[in-house]
Amino acid sequence: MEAPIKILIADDEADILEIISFHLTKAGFEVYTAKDGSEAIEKANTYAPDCIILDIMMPKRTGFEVCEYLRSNTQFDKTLIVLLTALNDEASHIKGLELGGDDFITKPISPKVLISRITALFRRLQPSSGQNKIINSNDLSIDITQYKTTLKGVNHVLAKKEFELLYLLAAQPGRVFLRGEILSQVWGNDVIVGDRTIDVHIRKIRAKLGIDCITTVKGVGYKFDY
Amino acid sequence: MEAPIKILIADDEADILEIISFHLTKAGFEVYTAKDGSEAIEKANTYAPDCIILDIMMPKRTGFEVCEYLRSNTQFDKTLIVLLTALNDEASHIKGLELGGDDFITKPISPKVLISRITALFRRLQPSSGQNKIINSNDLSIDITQYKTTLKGVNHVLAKKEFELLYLLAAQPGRVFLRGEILSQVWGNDVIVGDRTIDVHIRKIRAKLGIDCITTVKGVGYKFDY
DNA sequence: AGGCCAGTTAACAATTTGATAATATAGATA
DNA sequence: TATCTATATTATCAAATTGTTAACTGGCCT
Repeated sequence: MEAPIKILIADDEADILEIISFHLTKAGFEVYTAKDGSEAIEKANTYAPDCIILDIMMPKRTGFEVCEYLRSNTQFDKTLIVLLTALNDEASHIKGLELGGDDFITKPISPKVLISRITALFRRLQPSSGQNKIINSNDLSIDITQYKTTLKGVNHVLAKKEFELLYLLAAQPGRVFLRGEILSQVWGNDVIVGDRTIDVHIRKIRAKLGIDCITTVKGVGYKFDY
Repeated sequence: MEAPIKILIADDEADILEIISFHLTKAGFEVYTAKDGSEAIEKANTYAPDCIILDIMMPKRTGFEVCEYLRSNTQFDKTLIVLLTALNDEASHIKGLELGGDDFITKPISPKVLISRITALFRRLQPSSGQNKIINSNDLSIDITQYKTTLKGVNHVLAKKEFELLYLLAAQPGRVFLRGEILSQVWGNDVIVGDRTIDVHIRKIRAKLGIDCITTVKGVGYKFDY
């Protein structure tokens, strides 16, 4: 299963916040809200959402300002920005897109259409037309390009061998890997190590993650199951 | 010089075709036109445009049909599809996006806004989201045009190699760079330097910036994390 | 020549990792 | 239950890897 997509909505009208929030949650997104521009920036930094919906007219900082801030910050390069506004004038529309917005939508907007548009944007954003280097399973994510393991958003540092072992198993959830397979994949064919070595590494993974995502198949091997 | 971006516009109203065509050409796009759905498909195959603007109500084949055809054909995977229509009903809107459209715009549309939206879509499509001359992350900014590094507004002078190393890592935050990658990127393939050289430079960066923005991944490499 | 600095290296310290051995435990079987 | 086998656990040590410091080199400037 995929990690849920995180969306931050910033609007000063509580009603709108609630309605959109409700529908996005129902559509399976993980939703955060902010009631003004400053809070939007704060929460963007805290939660690193995949998409940020910004009302333009907001206290503290306008949607334009927030958009500009986000776009000047490299870490939000891949974050989608959707600008929302009640006033549909050409100048704002163009300005919003020029500041780096990905979509500009005028209120009133039907929640269904909003979701539809966001989905369309995400479809384009998915760059990994090639092989996926990231494994996602429930709330566990394993990224080999970053050598990073996250469980429920919390980072867990695994040593190289531990990581490679977990990555191997998790790449094919449910499949049982024989001890011999594990040895040749993780250790290589010319290295000879004792049988207990695998157990010890499995144990360390279990201990570090705090969950039992690896199942022992007695007499056969191990499998990832989570 | 870049090859010009090719756009195909399909609409049965000659006026609209002409107006949009005029403005897109003026904006530097290479423009092709089609007056119905069948012609749109023909010309799409002939010219392989980067973007196709489709009116929905067209003779021969509707915009929906053309969109569906294009999306069933992998050679148009990367082709942007913008749907245009005079009737702004929710169902069509959603249908258009679900069929694989990238944007759905209701007429009347200002040419400027249209161009603005298309540009925004292309911006996302560009595979090289990197190549930024200035990297900004939190309160750290790295400007390669000036070889200048600023932390919380304070300038920190890094030597050339130190700077290039930091820049390389920071250009892709989170990604682990193998020592070999670092060597070939910063030192080049024909230069041979000892392993400790990298460490020493990393150390100097850490010392000068006073923050640990570079994380060691033992046995693998280093990554920028801040 | 002398001083300075970036870049590199060598030597050693500190740290982390991985493998093993010894022991405990669980599960299956008779 | 007793026994056997496979795995789990723990502690320990060796090996691998990185951090740190200081010294050396060569270019550049005065």
